[in-house]
Amino acid sequence: MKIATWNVNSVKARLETVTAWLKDAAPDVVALQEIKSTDDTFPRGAFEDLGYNCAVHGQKTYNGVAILSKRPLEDITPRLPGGSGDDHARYIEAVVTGDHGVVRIASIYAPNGNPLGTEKFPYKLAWLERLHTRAAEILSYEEPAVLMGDYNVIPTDDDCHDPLVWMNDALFQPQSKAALRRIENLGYQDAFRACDSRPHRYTFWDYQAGSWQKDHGIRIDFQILTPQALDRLKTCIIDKRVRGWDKPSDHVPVVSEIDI
DNA sequence: ATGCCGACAGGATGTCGA
Repeated sequence: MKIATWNVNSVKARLETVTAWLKDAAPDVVALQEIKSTDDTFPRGAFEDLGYNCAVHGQKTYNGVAILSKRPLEDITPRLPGGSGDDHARYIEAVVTGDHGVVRIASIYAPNGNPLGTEKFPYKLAWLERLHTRAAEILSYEEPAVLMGDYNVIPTDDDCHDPLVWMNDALFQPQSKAALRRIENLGYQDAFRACDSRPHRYTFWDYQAGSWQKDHGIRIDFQILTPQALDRLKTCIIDKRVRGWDKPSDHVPVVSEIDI
């Protein structure tokens, strides 16, 4: 099963790009983030025409996540437990059945957390703590699961061009890195890192300052796998071609092949 | 550079992203 995650930075502004990529890459399951669309205005028809079922947790203007799947989506849960009063649409979970069993899928859009010194940074850390709690529950199911999306954390110096540039950014704070590590340390593995140890492989390049042309990117989009999913992982790649297409998102897809 | 680009809501330009 080909499983992908992609922060599309508005599904409506990106519809042609996204459908072109779906036709080219033909993933079985895709987790989308930053759809910037409500459930009502999500362009379901365009994806259904390509053979995808849609589970959407949308919001006007900001955030918004979805899961597209060629197989039926079951047990759809459009929320992360906890966080009373948190109305950001940043999490949706569902279960997909493949030829060799089931896989639990989560589409994750973690808060950015900038600027430091505002309430945004503690919100980010609290949100990642809620994700930690849910990740522990999912791990206890002892089943294949892929928790994927835009974590808004740069895990190591090797995941950016120049660490000094990011020193005062929420994505690179020790607390942010620790929050991601704490989730992984439950027993999850970063699928891309399990397949490719080369440094300076990025999933995001800012629209500004010629970041793409200079390859000044960051790696902040991940698929983290339970042991049962990792056992079946065949490949994981970053599809950076897409950043060079017309009207690109600032993020590119991360794509795994998992034997499910 | 508190910039640079791009999407959004709204109908100008401020907010947000990373």
